Formats: sequence, C-alpha cells, structure tokens
Amino acid sequence: MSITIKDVAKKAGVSHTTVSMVIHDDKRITPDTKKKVQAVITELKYHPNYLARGLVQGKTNTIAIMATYFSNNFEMNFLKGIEQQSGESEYQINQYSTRNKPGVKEQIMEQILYGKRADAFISLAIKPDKNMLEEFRKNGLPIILIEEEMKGAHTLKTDNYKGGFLAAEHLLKKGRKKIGIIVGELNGDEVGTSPMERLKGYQRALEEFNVDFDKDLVCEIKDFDFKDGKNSLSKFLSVNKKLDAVFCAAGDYTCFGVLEEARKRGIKVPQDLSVVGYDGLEMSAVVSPPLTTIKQSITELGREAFKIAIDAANGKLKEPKNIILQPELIIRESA
Amino acid sequence: MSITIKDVAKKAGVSHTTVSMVIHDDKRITPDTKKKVQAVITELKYHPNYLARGLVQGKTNTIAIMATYFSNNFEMNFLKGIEQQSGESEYQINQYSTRNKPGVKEQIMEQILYGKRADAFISLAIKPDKNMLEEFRKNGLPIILIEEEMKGAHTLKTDNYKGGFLAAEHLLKKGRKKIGIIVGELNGDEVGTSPMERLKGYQRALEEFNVDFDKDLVCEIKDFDFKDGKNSLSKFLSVNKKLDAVFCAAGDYTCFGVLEEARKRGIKVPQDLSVVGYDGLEMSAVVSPPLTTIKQSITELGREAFKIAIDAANGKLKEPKNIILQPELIIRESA
DNA sequence: TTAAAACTTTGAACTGCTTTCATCTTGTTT
DNA sequence: AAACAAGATGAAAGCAGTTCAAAGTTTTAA
Repeated sequence: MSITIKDVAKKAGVSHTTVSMVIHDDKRITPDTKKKVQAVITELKYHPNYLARGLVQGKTNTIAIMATYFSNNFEMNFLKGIEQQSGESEYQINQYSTRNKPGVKEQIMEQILYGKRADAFISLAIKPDKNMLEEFRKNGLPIILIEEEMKGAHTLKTDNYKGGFLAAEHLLKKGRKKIGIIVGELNGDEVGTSPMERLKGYQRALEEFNVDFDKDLVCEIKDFDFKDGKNSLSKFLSVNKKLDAVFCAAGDYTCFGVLEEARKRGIKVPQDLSVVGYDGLEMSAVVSPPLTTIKQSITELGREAFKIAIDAANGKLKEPKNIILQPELIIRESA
Repeated sequence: MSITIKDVAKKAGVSHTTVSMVIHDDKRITPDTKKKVQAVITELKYHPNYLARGLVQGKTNTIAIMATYFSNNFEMNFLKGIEQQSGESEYQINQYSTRNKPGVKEQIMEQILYGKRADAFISLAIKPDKNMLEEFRKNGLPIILIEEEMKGAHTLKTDNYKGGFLAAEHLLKKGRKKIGIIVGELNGDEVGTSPMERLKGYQRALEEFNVDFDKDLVCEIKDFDFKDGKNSLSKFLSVNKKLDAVFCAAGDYTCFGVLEEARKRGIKVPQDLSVVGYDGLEMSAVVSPPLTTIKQSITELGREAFKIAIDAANGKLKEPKNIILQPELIIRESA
C-alpha cells in the first residue's frame, strides 16, 4: 500500500540497495545518483518504515519514560524539558504510567527490556527493583533514574538537602523559630528520598541556629494537592499556637493551600506567618502574596535527562553519570 | 542476543509457528502443547519483539497524539484521560509537540503517516491541513480531532456554545448586565473555534435577556495565564466603570488572575463583581472565593478519544464519529 | 483393515529495510 | 590495447515475527 524503498528504486532506475545507501549518505554513491534518488524520494514522499529499520538495526530510536502519572506538575515540567530537547532529535518518546498499581512497574520494565521497545529507559521518581536493574545492565539497555539513586544507573537529581537547608535558613535568618515543615511521605527512615533529604536539610539549618527540632512541626502528606496544604496548616495550629513560619517542602501547589487557609483564618502572611514553598512554579510569582520559594528547574532536569539518554543509547557513556542540579532560593514577599 | 521465538521453539521442542500460535491463543493448539510452550515462555521470559510483529502485521500498536505543548492544563488533563483509558490496553502512546514552530505540524504528520508510526492519530486542538487529512484518509490512518471540526475526521469536542450560554445566563439571571467576557484569540471571524463559540453562546444569552452587546466588554487574550486575567480586568475597568460581572471564558487559570486583580483593587467578589470561570479545575473549588465555573471534563474527553482511537485503529468505525460533550455550570460563591 | 475425515503441527513465504560480498563499470596506467 | 585499480551497483542473507498451504497424525466410519 504505502511507498517502500523498492518503489523509489524502481522509479529512480537503481537498486533498492542504492537507495538505502543514499539515505545513509554512503560515500560510495556518486553525487549524480544521489541527487537523482533524492529527487524521487521527495517526489514520492518516501519515509522509511521505522519498524523495518529498527528490526534490522536492533534499534528503536525510542526513549521510554516511566512515571507514576504524567498528569502532575512535576512530570509535566519534566516532560517540557524532554520536549524542548527532543525537538531536534530523531528520537521518539514513549510514555508508560504505572498509576501506582502493584505489578505494573515490573510489567512495563519487562516489556520494554525483553520486547526491545526502547534504546534507553528513564524512570521518573520511581525506584526499580535491584534485579531488574541488573537485567537492564546485562542486556545493555541504559537506564536513567530521576530523583532516585542506585548504583550502576545514571542518576539525575536536584539537591534536596540543599533546598531544605536554604529554605529553613532563610526563615531562621528572619528570626522565625517555630517552623512547620510539610513534606511528602517519608516511608519510615528510608534515606535518599527527596522528602527525607529536604527534611534533613531543614534539620541541619535548625542545628546551625541552635533551634531544637520539634517532631510536631513535621507534617507528612500524600496527595500533594491544595487540600493537603490547608489541612497541614490546620494541623500545625491545633498543636502549636506559636507557629510563626511554614516551609512547604511538598511543593508550591500544596503551598497555595497553606496561603488560602491562612487567609481564611485571618492570619497575615508574612507578618504573622512566613511561608516558603518548593518548586518555583510560574504561578507562585503571581499569587497573593508572591511566594518565596525554592526553585528547582525540573524542566532542565528533563533536558539533561534526554541528553544523557541519547548519549547512553549510542554507547557514548561508559561510566554511570551522576548529575545533581542545585536549587535556588527565590525571595519574594511571603517570607 | 535476546530471546526470540525460535529459542522458545527449540527449547519446547516444537516449531516456531506453534509458539506463535500459542501466543495468539489459536484454538488449533492442544492444551498439552500450549501448556508446555507457555512454561518455556515464562521460564525464558520471552517477550515478542514488537518491531518484528508490527512489521509483519502492518500494525504499530501505537496511538500518536499531537499537540502544541503538552505542558498546559488542557493537554495535561486530556492526557490524564488517555492514561486512565490506556492503562488496560496493549497500546502505547506517542506524543508529538509542534511547539508552534512553522512546518513542524506537517513534518510530524508526514512522518507518522508515511513512516507508519501509529495506528491512529489524535490531534489535540490543532487543525490539520485539508490535503493532509485527505492523505490520511487515503492511507486508512484514522484521525481524531479534538476541539476542532473537519469533514471526514472523527471529532470530539465540548459544547462551547452551550458553555458560553450557561455562564452568561447565570450572570444575567442574577441581574448583572455589564458582563465583561475574556476569550482566547478569535482570529477575525473564523467560525467553529472554541473562543468564538463561547462568545456566541454569551451573545445569545444577552439577546434572550434583551441586553445589548457591547464590543468594549470583549477582551481577547493570548497566553491564557494569570497575567492575562489581571490585565483584562484592568482593561475593562479603564473603559467601563459600571462593570458588574466578568465571564472568563479563557479558563479558570486566567480567571484566578481576575480574582487577584479584584482583590488588589478592593473590589468585593461577588458583591461588587460576579465572576464566572471556565474549565472546572480542581483548584477552582478552593480559591477565594470558590469559583463559579463551567465545568468541562477534559479528562473525559481524553478517555473518549482513546476509545475512539482504538476502535478506529481496529477498523470498527466506518462512519466518522462526532461526539460533543456537554459542559456543566458549577455554582459556587464567586457568582 | 483401510479410506476418509478431522485435527495438529510445520515449512515456506512474506513484511521493509540494512549490510556484506561479489560483480560490473569505469578510468587510469603501462 | 591490455591490465589493473577503484568506485558503483546489485544479489542475497538476515532481522523476528505472522500466516497460509501442505504435511503429518489421529480418529472415525465403512
């Protein structure tokens, strides 16, 4: 039905091998035949069938990305970076979401690995099984971990410890002492996760300012939504009346909930309560009051991840690459 | 390198054809051989190479989605629907963003069509060329248009006219007469675009309530962001001091800008100014005041689009399908 | 007991492209 | 004019599957 390399060959009066060589810019082809063949290619609007090509080359020209959901702020911004970077390349992006369903992660990874669905694999804030990682290594399929760390894999993350530290330090410098912190799930004492790292940075800052750590000023949340923010502030206030600051390490979006709840209760920000967010969303500059926040360029993370993925897919990376992007404190009016 | 169907066949002591049949659950295979082969498949962790399979079947098991960007609210919510629906299916999702660059749209579509990269194509709020649409039709690649309308393609949209009408009607019923409307770009008088449809619905409501249409109460915006909302309200007020309502047909997000600007100017919502948004974002329920808005379930749009895409890919849809989802007025406190 | 029917299994052909190797042209040199 | 090198082309094999027709096996009927 559709145009194949043979159709081009016939019309150009050469063999299909020659056409293939033209496409691959083989030096053996004379400029004349090259021009002739290329003319036919454009005339017939010939595009190589990527399935056939992939099959014979053992390549897919595809980068697979796995995330829990792609419809959240974090993933969205990450994808923006991927988009920006992949625009110029020949690679396609394939998305797989686990939707937090048990077993799906394994299923996806097996499919990609054994079914040869991608040339590189990016795991977005999901920790793969150790055995699976080993399987990837064995089969030579590069794997790039975002906001997770594992030996043998390329790792790309933001410095969450530093982010937590910067936020708390800023508040402490302003003389605040009762600083509530809102974080994602800590899963016990598991180290290396971003909520834990941010909490640790916060604790380190307290130490430096000789302020005691108060367990009641830590609020773990789950959904990262607006409501979480509102509830967290309420919770803090019900336990500790002297609260004078909130560091919402769970993200700006959740932080908007904190602002809203404060407004509702007649608490003035930043006079009565200083608030610092985490993310540096575009919107956080225009809410009321403009949010002081830790900016981490997830978009840049995406761009870097894509670059690494391509290099890894082409075998340019022998050693696992570890990149840590530095967050930045953006001072606005909320603190 | 990796396990092929032949490895399975050899180990199971059957021909590779038999293995293929087992995989496809062919009734001709006896339960005995089936069980035997399946055991080997799991043992060897065999997964069919989807490139080879796609090549021979002329199928890719992929749905391509094209949008300007995927990192906006609309696209994100649409993808959420796709995600929900595609979870159970065997299909993969491929995203292509045009980034508004000239020529990219055509390039993407050609690649998908002639390079056989997908079994169905979803265009998200982008109008393809007429010739290109015809090419798709010729080659039997189904095309699903979201929020756009073209003859011969499957079409899926929300009833923007109705939405515009409902919003304006609600405000008029409350006695408001000077209703500013904020819409996306109208591109002259081009019909069928969602901003235009919403405006028309608004005008129809005015007519029914015998209120004259005032050109100065229409504000076209471009970026759909927070600032657009702030600027629009300022613009209205500079022209028309008696403004008593704003219908932000450009979306809730922009509408938050309107609320913010009103707050800054000391204008009480809804007492001095009634405000109605458009989208029904999750967040709009929790801002201050909770936003009265037109809810359109973009997520549902995504789900439906995926279903149609699959059906179309499998040749189950002879006639172009046209679905219009009804928006809904959510009455909260802002109007 | 044997032929026919019914059911399983298998070999071969095919999908569209790349790549290696052998062949066929050239053009150059002697 | 013959010999040779170098460059251009083409034939064939292979990638990993599916599918159809044919072969093999078992069951049924005569």
